[in-house]
Amino acid sequence: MPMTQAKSLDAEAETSFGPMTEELGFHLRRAQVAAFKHFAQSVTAAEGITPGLYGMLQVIASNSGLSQSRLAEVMEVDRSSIVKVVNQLTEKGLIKREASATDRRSYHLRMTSEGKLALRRIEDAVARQDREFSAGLSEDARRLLISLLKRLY
Amino acid sequence: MPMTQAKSLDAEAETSFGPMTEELGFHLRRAQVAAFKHFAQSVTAAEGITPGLYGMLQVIASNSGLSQSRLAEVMEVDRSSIVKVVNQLTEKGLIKREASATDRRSYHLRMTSEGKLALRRIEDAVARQDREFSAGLSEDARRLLISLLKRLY
DNA sequence: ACAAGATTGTTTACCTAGGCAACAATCTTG
DNA sequence: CAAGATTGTTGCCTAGGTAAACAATCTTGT
Repeated sequence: MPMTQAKSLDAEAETSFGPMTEELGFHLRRAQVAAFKHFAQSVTAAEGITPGLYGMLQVIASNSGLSQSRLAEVMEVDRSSIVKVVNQLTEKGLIKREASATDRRSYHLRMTSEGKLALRRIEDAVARQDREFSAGLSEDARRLLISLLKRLY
Repeated sequence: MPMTQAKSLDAEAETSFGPMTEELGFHLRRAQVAAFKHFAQSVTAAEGITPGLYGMLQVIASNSGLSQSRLAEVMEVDRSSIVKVVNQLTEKGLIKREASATDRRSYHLRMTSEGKLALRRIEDAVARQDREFSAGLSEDARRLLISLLKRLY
């Protein structure tokens, strides 16, 4: 059992969460917060990449040349949010905006060679982090959990 | 199946998410975002209560008289974040700050009678919402998913 | 052909949720 | 009783996201 802040838990009858503990959303939220913190302490601390940025990077890497609008669609966020993200990743030297030959309004997003190199490193860190985070689960349990989660979206 | 934006998915080779699809954190994040949106469209739209506020309400309701500091501990957020939340819930007339007889620095947080009434209504809405959200899962699958999630935190 | 309309990236303003640091008032303890 | 810890609060900051407006540029209906 983790000893996060169990100090005060036996002082006053075990602080209850009420009927929420029956709800899927409650546990989903807690698990996600835990996952985010775990990610932050390893990957974000080491590489300065948040889960959100990592997602963007991977989508750009595996769909080379896509436009910002399309990236926004895939990530299900507003086009205006993409601008900041692309700026950040560009400033880090990981990706570049390449002018489109056929549409002067839009860019093709691509990894830089430096970015490709960095992504390989980050990928490893994320994979390690993910295994660490799910260390309490057997490989079967982990796959089962993933398949159940997929059914929710 | 939801038809969120499947329109463009067959246009250009099915937009890949890369190796992320093997990661638990990725699916956890997506599921949580989906859960949040579902919650927002039903409970938040109807009652003006976000998942975060609902959590606070339930902890206050089932631990009547707890202090703001203790609430912060339980919810694992900073004390200063609690101030805003308590203000919001107080302005909505759902809870009240009650002066402590033994410690003039701190308050006992309690539901108002109006708040208790509202919570019963909100609880129902949340329970309904949660069942709807997990409609794709059998009762067994749902319980299994919850127990797997618990093992992550 | 070309006017009307749609799309792309961008800026600006705004919101939420949270952390961190400082602070006065108030306990607690050596 | 002095020194230290705790409580609630404020102000400032960041991350992430939305919504509306805009100029530049495509696309389309006629």
